Amino acid sequence: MSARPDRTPLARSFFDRPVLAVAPDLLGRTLVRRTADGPLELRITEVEAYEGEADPGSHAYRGRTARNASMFGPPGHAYVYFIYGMWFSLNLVCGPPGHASGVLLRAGEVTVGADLAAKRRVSARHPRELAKGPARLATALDIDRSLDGTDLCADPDSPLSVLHGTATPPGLVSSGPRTGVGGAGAHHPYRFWLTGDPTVSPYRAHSPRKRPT
DNA sequence: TCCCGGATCCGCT
DNA sequence: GCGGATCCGGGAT
Repeated sequence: MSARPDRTPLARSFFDRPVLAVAPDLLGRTLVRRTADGPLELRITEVEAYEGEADPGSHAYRGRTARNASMFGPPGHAYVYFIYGMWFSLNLVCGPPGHASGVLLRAGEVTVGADLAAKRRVSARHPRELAKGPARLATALDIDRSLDGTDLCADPDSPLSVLHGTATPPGLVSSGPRTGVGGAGAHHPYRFWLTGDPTVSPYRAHSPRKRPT
């Protein structure tokens, strides 16, 4: 931690690539969130790729709607959605433009503003749990639908941006099936994480909920 | 430590 | 009306 990280936002060309190239390349990069209470920074440790309209596991599978419109927009922007009646999750839209592909940020290490994150994540027993899971990550960084469509490449002082960080050597990256995704393509190794990192969320297989009687 | 069910509501069929 | 890219607490092991 002696070297000061690069304060330059990632170039849009970083995101304007196939999602399966972008997703593992995001590991170790820095997500910056600026709130009224102060800045937070997150080192990305776990992601999942969603391959646009051709991917049965993707929100874009059934075409463009009001909710997923951001995924069909330009690369390098945020797609924030509301799920399970109480949580938000953050995606980074990737190229090629119009393919509606994106990377779900599933987990990370809070490196700046851990005190602010802890106030929002009261149930976290340990700093490693602050952003251990997509909804926890969004809660820790105070991310909601108001940030949907935010340009992540514009300015490090914007509400949300992604900065350069140290690129992770491929040998330190693991991959496997996506968490909670069923149906066709459920087995695809579209989930990527930093091998052995304690902030990576536990894998859970897809299991449909039972309906009340 | 694991497993299970409840919470909660929006978008789409 | 139904199911969802989840989380958490409680009870069992």
